[in-house]
Amino acid sequence: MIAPQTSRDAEAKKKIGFDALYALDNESDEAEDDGLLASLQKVQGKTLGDPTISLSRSRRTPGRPPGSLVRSKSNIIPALSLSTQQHQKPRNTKSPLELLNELSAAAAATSTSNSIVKDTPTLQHHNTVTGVPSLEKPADDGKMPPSSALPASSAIPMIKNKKGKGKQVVDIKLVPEDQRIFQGLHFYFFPNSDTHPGRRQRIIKAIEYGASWQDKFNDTVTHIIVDRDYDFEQLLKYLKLKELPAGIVVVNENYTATCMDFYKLVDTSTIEFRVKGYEPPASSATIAQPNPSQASEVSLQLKPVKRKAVVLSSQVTSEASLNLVSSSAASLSNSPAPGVLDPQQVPNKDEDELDTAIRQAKESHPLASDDEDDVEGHKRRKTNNWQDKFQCMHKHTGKSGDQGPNAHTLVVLQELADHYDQIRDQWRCKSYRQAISALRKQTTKISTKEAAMRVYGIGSSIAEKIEEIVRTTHLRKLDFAKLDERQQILNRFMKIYGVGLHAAENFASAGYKTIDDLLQKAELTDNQRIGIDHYDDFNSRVPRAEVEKHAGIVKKALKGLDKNYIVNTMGSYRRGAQDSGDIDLLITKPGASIDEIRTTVMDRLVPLLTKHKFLVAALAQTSQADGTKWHGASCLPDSSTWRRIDLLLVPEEELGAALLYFTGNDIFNRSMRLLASKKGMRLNQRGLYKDVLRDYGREKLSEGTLVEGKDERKIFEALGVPWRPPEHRIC
DNA sequence: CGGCCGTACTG
DNA sequence: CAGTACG
DNA sequence: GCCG
Repeated sequence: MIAPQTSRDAEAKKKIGFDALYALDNESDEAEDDGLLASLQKVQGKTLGDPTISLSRSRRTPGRPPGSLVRSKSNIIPALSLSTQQHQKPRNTKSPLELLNELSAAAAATSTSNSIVKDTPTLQHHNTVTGVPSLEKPADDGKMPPSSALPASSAIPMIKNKKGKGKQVVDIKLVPEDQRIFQGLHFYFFPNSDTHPGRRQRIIKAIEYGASWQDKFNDTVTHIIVDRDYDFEQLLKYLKLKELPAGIVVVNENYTATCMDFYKLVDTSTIEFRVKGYEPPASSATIAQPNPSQASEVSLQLKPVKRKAVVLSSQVTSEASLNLVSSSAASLSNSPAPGVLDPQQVPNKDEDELDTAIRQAKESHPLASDDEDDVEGHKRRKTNNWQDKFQCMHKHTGKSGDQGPNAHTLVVLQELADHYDQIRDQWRCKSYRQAISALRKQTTKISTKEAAMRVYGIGSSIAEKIEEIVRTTHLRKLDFAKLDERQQILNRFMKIYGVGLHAAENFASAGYKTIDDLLQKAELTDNQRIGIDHYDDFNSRVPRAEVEKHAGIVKKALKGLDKNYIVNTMGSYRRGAQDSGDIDLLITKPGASIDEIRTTVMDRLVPLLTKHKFLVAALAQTSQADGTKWHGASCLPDSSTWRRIDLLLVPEEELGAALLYFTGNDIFNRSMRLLASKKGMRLNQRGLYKDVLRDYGREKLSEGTLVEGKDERKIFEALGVPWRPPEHRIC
């Protein structure tokens, strides 16, 4: 697994190891090509070295209809227009890799570096060139790509939609790196222009998911996406070919959307993607895999896809021309972009985008009751829908309260909730959080007890407090609580990893008052000692960019071991947070058993990263045969701050449930699970089960039978919950 | 008055 | 097993 | 804490 370790001193090793990792990081797509896919090398080199996309205004492109995506003469839209320069450098300097041949294969992956800020959901929609400077590279690669390398206008791929009198501006926003399922693939559309709104959206989405759009048919093309109105014969005729070169995938327009639905490349030989008159080669041969990194074109059978693409397509065609630019792609085939796409659309206050995201969510669930919007009346309307009471039925971004009519009240109540959280009064804490959630949705200011009482989730106690807060802008109870010494101590102790209420009380009862007291006098478990040694580290937030760095290192290392692994960054990161409490990584490999994954991660990945001093502590390692997690701490090179990092190992069959679980937030999860249990089902991180027998208390008597585990959306569906993208799962 | 998520690791 | 942790 |  690890490259031979000599007797070099540890620091040097660490440094070298990280250099290698970062080299790989930057090197991105190319390194893996060593001999593997010679035929594609040229493309990639070209692509990366020739960043060109510019979706320019129509007036600049007389030959094209208004609103066209315009490709410059390089013919290629680079999936990532930034970072071109970085790609060049490491290519010829392989030295670090030799020390870490294990990791070298990791280069297979995608380019992480440049994705770092682009991933950010809050990426401003309308920032054009100004967005660039905010794109920062990981630590040791601080330089921005020389702008000379690319036309300024193309710094950020962008579509200016002239149709709407120039008012509509649609950025191409790359999805987070680990979701770029089309990374390294080169698409040629047929017809290959973006004049058709539906196709235009397909192209945009494909680019956002990492594909490059080839202007002309050439030997770099890996996939030809054929519109439904055309057949294979027409394609060949147009290309003036007798037959296509081997290895090119020919699929119809459903393909890209379905891949996005499943977060991966799906089997291309499925009938669903068949182009009229085209007989795909034997399934195994259909693979064109320039960059198998994350996009293994697994031969997993597609799950039944319910949409009837044929029927819908025509609708779309007409609908798409309505200018719903950013949503038309989603509606295109009745399969909206997957949730992973959405993080980009929410956190910002841009109404259009938010609305779009919401509408997409709704469109995707024609079956789901569409009642989320009318829940917010004060008068508890008699809904005959008992499910409305579950938080998971409602969208929350967690942000709307900042400006709302009850903003101040919410702040104070949140302090109280935090207080109860700190003293581990879970039920009061839960009640306060639910009350906050309910109050946040109110559209008018609630200033009296009576008004507050009418809100579902607010009872007399909290209602009184609301009135007091409004009257006095203060809450005496809170001041009191803040001053209580014992509470202070408990609070202090319980922020130690591994110390809960019980241990904290014991410590306090023993007379210990400070962290230092504990260190010197108390009996501590190993984990608690680590928690104390890194008390400040573990209690500080991890900036989003740093989360990405940690994730990137794990990703590179893992892909070095086996390029088919997929690493997803979860938790609050997936919900779009600008900083996180820890780093949550979901690890899976299409087609692999959990045993294989566990073995790879536990026996190879963790030791490797530990050896390189990236993983610096193990707090909870899976021990059971069916274990699926690793909790510990990681530390970036040239940093001394330890971060909590959690790895969750997931077989593909459980990916949907795992995504759901690991995305959270906790309240949302509990709400979903409670709802499931009320429906005689059971939801956990592995799947949704039905026919669960429970005794009187709800105690589980039987496991139930699996309903769904693989597809996150289908779990929502099965529970009758309207789909919510991650950033709307903040309760 | 009882229920308020379901699971997994540690010691 | 209780305690602590994960979302 | 709130709810049934």
